Amino acid sequence: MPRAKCPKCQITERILKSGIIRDKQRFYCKDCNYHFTLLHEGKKQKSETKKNNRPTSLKDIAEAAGISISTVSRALNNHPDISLETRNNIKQLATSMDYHPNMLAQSLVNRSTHSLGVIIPNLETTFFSSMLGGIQHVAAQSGYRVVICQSDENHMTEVANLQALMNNMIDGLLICHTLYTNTFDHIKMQMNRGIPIVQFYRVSEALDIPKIFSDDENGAFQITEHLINKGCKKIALLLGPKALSINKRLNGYLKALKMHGIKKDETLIKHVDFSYNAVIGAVDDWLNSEPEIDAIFSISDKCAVQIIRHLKSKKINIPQKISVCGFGNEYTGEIVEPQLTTYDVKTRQIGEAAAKLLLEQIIDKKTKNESILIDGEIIIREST
Amino acid sequence: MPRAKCPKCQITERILKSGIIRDKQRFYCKDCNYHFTLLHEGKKQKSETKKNNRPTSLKDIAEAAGISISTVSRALNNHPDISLETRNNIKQLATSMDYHPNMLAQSLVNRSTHSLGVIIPNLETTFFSSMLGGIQHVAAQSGYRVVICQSDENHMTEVANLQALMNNMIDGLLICHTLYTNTFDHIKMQMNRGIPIVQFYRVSEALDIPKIFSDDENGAFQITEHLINKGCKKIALLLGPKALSINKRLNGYLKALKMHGIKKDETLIKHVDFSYNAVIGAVDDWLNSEPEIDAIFSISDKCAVQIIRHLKSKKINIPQKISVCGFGNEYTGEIVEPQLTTYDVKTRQIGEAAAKLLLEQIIDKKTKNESILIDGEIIIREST
DNA sequence: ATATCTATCGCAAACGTTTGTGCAAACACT
DNA sequence: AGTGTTTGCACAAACGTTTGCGATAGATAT
Repeated sequence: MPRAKCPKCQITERILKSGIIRDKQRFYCKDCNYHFTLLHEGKKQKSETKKNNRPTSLKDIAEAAGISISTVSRALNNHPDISLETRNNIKQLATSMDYHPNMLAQSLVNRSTHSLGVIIPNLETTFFSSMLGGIQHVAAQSGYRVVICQSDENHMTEVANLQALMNNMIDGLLICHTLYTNTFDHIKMQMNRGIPIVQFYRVSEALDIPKIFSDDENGAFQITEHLINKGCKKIALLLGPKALSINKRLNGYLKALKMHGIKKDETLIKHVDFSYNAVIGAVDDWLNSEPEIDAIFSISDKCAVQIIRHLKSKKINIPQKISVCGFGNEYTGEIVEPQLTTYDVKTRQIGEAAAKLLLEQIIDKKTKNESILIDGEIIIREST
Repeated sequence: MPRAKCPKCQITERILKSGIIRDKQRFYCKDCNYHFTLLHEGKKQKSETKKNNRPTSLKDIAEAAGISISTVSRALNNHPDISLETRNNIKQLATSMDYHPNMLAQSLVNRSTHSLGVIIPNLETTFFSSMLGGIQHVAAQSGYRVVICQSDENHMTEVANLQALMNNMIDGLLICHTLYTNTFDHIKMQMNRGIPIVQFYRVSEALDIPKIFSDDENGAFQITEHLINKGCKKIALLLGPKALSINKRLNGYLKALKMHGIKKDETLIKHVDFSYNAVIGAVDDWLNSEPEIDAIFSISDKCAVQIIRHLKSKKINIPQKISVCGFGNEYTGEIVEPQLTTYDVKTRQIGEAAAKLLLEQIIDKKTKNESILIDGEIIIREST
């Protein structure tokens, strides 16, 4: 038997339960025919102060000025229907009442949030954060905000982020896939939602959407050819996780070997995750194996730097004994000694181009399907 | 005279102008008493396809199922008032109709967007991006998104970003001020909006809001004392722009000098912006000046690395001739040779702590006013 | 003076949710 | 059969905007 007391007739009998609302028992007073939930003390105070706590709305201004809401809205938006006098009065009143438009309500009506979503594997690596910088820069120029989600190289996180963002939070999406993303159903599901999507850097030909990417195959080709020209014959290649579907760099490497008549040696190609131990382990394997290697081409500058330091600790001369190349042109490659030969992917440009392409789609409302290739540049330094 | 034709009575006479709507001339047919704006061909088609283009809403589901909107809402939210049968039916119908809730509408009524705003000077520097990483990590754990704005070390941009974010876009704000921010009225104006704000790293005591910061004074003290213990007497200090109000590092430096009985020498303290030329210029000044310096303490690792490379190019031995210290513990300090002695500010921890503190405020709705100090750690390497 | 304009504003419907309350029917128990 | 109880749903008011359409009072032209 509920011991509830009816707020109207103050009677504790003839009260019956009536469902549950927000985890609170709901009651029904048969006497005064009144439904209620059990309120803790001082509930009425809240409803009084509630109004005061809220930011001022158009309604508040309208009431204060004794005019309609629509007039206030139009006045603040400089609609020509409103006379200059009332317009100025309302504007002054608005600032004096500290009015700020509720962008949520605006977005709801206008069907546009003026913000772009970005899904990126990692935002602490300079490689990615410089892309982010490019995106953010271009977006800001057009008055767009940027909502950033980090997938942490985790496919499930990427999917979750995607779902969250696409629910009307953003006007467009920029996505750089996870290393382990090899199925793209999650993207396909979102493609008919009317929200434009642009892939950048790690792209998939399986998707019929615009892409911004670098010619990694060509980059790897150039690096490999450079090593060959330097006289290297046994060029070890350190790749990322095998799951990575987008592995153009291997192709470029093989292409260069083939063109220069060097036969492929499977033992010279290793896949590793990017952990320090895995990288060093792979290098040590190569050092101990029989056909003496004379070059290491790491597909990540970070790993290349680790390799250089490891080789130096082993008193192996770079590049006399072994040449080392990286990929990505991170700042550390310029600092390490010997300075690292690498391939500049122009990450910032990729970010900028991706944001531009997306904004064009959003603003022109045209479903473009461009694919833009950002040319990189080989940077030859001391390590080769 | 307008040549408009009334859509109703198809008469071109007796048409008069009636204000302007959305930059389009509006007309009024005196004949059929009908208002209209000039529509280009095929306007009616749009209103037909309009409905089809939209994502499915609760209303669509309700109509399809022949029940009320509220029932659909409650069913999808597992409200106990709805029978298991209808609940399942509706859920199935919802997924079959590809329903996704409009988060804007939800946010509007719930007064919560589940996203945090971050204003940060720069997101490409690892120093800051690692803070971002910490923030993003903690936020994601609690199911919050992160909206990131880059102020580019520009005070006006910071103000603009703040304004944009605070208009109901976010549930809370994390801000790390610009180097040039010495007035905080823009923050004060937002403080009574009910949206909690947390400062991190670059904080101001002028504001009565929670802060997360590192004990830079102590860090600078430790670095300076370390140099003194190494026998350095003439320790040059390279600081950031003078406008920077938060310059505790100078205090730590001076404190250490005083404690060890070394008198302050104004010529040994220089303020520079962080451009390469300014840094190198300052260093060259010191090298050419009379009292031979025996140490350089740069308040930025990035500059310290540049200094090391510059000194090496001048064949100046580090640390035999001149010791070099940085501040911040960026990765490059570990790569450069000699490896850089620096102070680890624990940037990631700062980001995490800031996000935690903010989320506590948002979730508990309590206006805390904690100030948390994240202890750093001196990292002694080869450059001293 | 009359007819015609025009400038200026209000009304109300949308946008897609959540949620307090009302209410009929089903159920349970004398 | 009569009473008390519960279940399951619908109505409608919010949330804060934008905007198509009406409407009126004064201005202008005839």
